[in-house]
Amino acid sequence: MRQSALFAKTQKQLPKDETSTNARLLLRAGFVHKEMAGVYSFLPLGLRVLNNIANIIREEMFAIGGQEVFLPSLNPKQNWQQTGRWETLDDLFRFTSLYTKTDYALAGTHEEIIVPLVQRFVSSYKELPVAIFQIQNKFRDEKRAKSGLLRGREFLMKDLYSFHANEQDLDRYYQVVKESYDRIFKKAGVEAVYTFASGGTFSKYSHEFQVLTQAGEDTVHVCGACALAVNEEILREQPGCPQCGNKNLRREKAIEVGNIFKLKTKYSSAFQLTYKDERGENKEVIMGCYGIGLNRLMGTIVETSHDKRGIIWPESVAPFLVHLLQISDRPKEAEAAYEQLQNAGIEVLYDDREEVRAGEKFAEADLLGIPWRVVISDKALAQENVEVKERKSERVELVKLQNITDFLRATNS
RNA sequence: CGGGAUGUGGUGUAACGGCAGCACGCGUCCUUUGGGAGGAUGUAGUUCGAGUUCGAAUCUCGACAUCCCGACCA
Repeated sequence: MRQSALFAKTQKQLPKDETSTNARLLLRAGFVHKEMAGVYSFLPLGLRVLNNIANIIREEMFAIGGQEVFLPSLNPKQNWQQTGRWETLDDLFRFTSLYTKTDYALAGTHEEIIVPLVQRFVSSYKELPVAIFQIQNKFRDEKRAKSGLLRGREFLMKDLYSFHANEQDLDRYYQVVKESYDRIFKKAGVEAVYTFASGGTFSKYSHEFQVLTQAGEDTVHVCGACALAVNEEILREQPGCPQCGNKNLRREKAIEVGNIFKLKTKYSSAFQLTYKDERGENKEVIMGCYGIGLNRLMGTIVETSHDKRGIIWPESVAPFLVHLLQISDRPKEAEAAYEQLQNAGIEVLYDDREEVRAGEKFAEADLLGIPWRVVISDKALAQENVEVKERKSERVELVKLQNITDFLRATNS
């Protein structure tokens, strides 16, 4: 991608009351544009990051047997009345069509759609278990949207729902998802702590994946002995680590990037979702649900990976692997390097702008946070070299022009 | 939802109740060219609605919006 054609522009200044780090950096760097509180447009760079995160998640969901669907945001009122949540869910967006006077919900979660859907296609124990997921926009009428991408009113979420013949099978799959989530967060470049949280009325615990950072709005107590954490919301009722009993926990602020939950029969009951067992008897299907907020994960990566000059993207989610800066008097050499990298299948943002000075290009490159910076300069070209620098390091390496592809491939693998 | 702060060109900011100014951006020209350059010139603005006043960006009331704190967050 040529930066001269990139749709977006970096900014030097932002309103002083925009204080959250992820909002400031992502807005300044032109990854997103705020439309209103808690609602963002994703610009080309931001969407590339979001898509990379989605692909990491999608790959893992397929690996644990998930089948991808795409459910509607616009939901019939009736389904939400059937579970009682039309009245009880505070952050449910509800509205009435001005033309037909029909009431609708804008879904903030999809039990009300997925359960009747599964009922339509599953009727025997032979068809269980089944796991269905989607990556889709959720709407929640947050009383207070805040902290940039961390708490929005419209946001992208991966939601997985699993359906089982009995609780043992749910327990088994719950653990499978847990391990899958560990891999997802690790790949995305954040350290998520498995955290015991409130399970509501259906189970003792749910589990959250919490990334420790001052920017977080949750408070967790981390157990040094077994590397787990407990959300403060349940620590009052049950002091100490639920796993090992350790009473010496460390109090930390954290961002909840994922949550897994045993729903058991709550929604199967509401919709009479049953299956026939081996003896032909009707039994209620046992459910689990598992969420990851993609926007929030993107914001969390920025919160935990930046410096005073800008964002530092992990390679796995970066919008491009390489940022190629042309600052020499020999644009043909830069064009050739661009072509060489592209032909090798390396994703490059090529700063080909002639009118922009070197200093500004460097400052912007640091702000955008692309992992590898390759500079085509007269100084280095004199020895047939280019300058290669990793965003997270201060060291500049000289690499022969014809070897940059191999060099980046080697460091990338 | 309770409390607080703030709304001025595309962005960031100034202006005692009395001519709306500066910087960035964008356009044109000249110079400059390795860490967000300099000069010339052009472009574009007081959130909305009432009220007070000879006169309102400025004071009052209301609406809307944004940010922050708290409550809430399957």
